[in-house]
Amino acid sequence: MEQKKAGGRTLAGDAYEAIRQAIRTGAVKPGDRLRFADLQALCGMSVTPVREALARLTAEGFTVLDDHRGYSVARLSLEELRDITATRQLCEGEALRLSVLRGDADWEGRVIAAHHLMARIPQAREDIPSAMREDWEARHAAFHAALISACGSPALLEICEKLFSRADRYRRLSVSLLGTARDVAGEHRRLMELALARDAEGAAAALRDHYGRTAAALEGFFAV
Amino acid sequence: MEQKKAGGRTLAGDAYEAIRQAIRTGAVKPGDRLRFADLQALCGMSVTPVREALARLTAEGFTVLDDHRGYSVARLSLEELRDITATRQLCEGEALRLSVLRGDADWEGRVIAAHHLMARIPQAREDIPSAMREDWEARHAAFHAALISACGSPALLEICEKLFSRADRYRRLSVSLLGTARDVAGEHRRLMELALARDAEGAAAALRDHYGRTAAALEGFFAV
DNA sequence: AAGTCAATGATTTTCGAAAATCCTGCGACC
DNA sequence: GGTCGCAGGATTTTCGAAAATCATTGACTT
Repeated sequence: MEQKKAGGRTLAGDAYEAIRQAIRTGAVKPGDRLRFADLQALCGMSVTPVREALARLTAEGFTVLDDHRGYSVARLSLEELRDITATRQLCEGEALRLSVLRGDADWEGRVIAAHHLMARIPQAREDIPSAMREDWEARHAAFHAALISACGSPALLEICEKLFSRADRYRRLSVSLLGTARDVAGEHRRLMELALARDAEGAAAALRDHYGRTAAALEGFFAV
Repeated sequence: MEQKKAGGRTLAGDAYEAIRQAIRTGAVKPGDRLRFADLQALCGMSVTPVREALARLTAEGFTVLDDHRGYSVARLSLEELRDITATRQLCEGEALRLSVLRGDADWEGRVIAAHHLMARIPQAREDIPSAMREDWEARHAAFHAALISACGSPALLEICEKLFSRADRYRRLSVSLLGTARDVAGEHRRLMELALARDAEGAAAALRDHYGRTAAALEGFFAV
C-alpha cells in the first residue's frame, strides 16, 4: 500500500498509522478485539476514518474481520512464521536475483547508501532506547527494499513489501525476547557484497539463508 | 430502516461484489472515475458501505485511490500484463510444484472433480451466452485453485488468488477481442494429467507455459 | 435438570448531512 | 501575452446519531 503520505493528508491515514503502530509496539496484543469506541478515543476521531484504517490493515494481514463481530488483532503462530518465511524466500529471493541482474549504477548507489545508513547506528536490542530501535528498523527495511528495487516488477515488489511488514511483528518478538546473538550486521554486509559483485544466485541464496536464520531463532519461542 | 438481507451479510459486501462485477464486465472502463454519487445510485445504499467496498477493491488492485480526488478504475497496460504474468509464473508455479509433492488422495479428487465440472461446458467465447461465460470463468478459477490447494502455504495461496483475479480482467479482453484459437482445453487436461502423475516439475513448467501463452495472445492488443 | 425462546445490553454497521478539499474558470496584474 | 490568485461548484471526507446484529441472561416449558 502506498497511498498514504506520512504526516497525515487524511484522518483515515493517521488512524492507519496510529493503529498499525499500536499493533507493532504491542500496545494491543494478538487476539485482542479492537472496539470502535476504544479506537475512536485513541485516535481522537469519528468512526468512519477508523473503519477505513481497519479495512486497510486487514488487507495487509495485521487485523482480521469477523462479520458483525468486528475487528481483532491477527494472532501470531509458528505455522504462520514458517509460511511467511518460506514465501519470502521464494518471492524476495527471486526479486533479488532479478535486481542483481538488471540493476544499474544508480541501483548500486542506492544499495551502498542504504547499507551505510543502517550500519551507522547499532542494531535493535533490549538495551537500546526505543526511538533508536524504531530508527534502525526503518533503515533495515530501506536496505532490503533497496536491494530488490531494480527487479523491474512492481507486483513482486508489492508482495515483498507486504510480507516484510507482516514479518516485522515476528522480528520484534525476536528482539525483545531473545536478544541478537547472530552476526546480523555481517549477514547484511555479505548480502551487499554479493549483490554488488553481481553474483545473482549467490545473493539470492544468502538472502534465503538470512531469512531462514531469523525464523530459526524464533522457533523456540512458540514451543511454549 | 428496513433493509432486506438479499444474499449478503453486510451491505459493504454487496457493494464489493456489485462494483467488482461492474469492473469485470466492463460496465465501467479502465481509468474511469468512480464517483460516490454514481456508486450509491448503482448499489442503492449510502456512502459508508461503498467506501469500505472501494477500500477492499483498492487493496486487490481493481481500483486506485488518489487522496481527496477519489477512486478510479485501475488501468490496464502491457507492462502490467507482463509483470503479473511473470509473477504468477513464479508464485503459482511454485505453489503447484509443492501441491503435487504434498497432495493426498483427497486433493486428487478435488482436481479431478474441478476439471470435470469445467470441461462439461464450452469455453468462453463470443458466441456463447454471457451467463454461461460467467459460469465457465468460475469453474476455471476453481480448477486452478484446486490444483494448488495442497501446497500447504496460506500466504502463497492468497498471493495466487489475488494475482488470478487481477489477471482475470486481461483474460476477458482476450475472450472478447481475439476469440480462442488455442487449444485451452487440451492445456488444462495436460496440466491435470501431469499433476496426477506426480510430475511436480513438469506440471509447474506446463503451468508457466500455459500462462505464457495466454499473455502472448494478448500482446497484440496493446500494440495499438 | 435441560432446552427453548424472548428481552436486554453491547457493538457493529449504516445513514444523511455537514465540513474539508480540490478543480475550474475568470479577471487582474506584471 | 502569460502567470498568479481567488470565488464558485463539484466531490471527497468526516461526523454524530440511528438502525441492525450478535451475545447473554433469565424465565418458562418439557
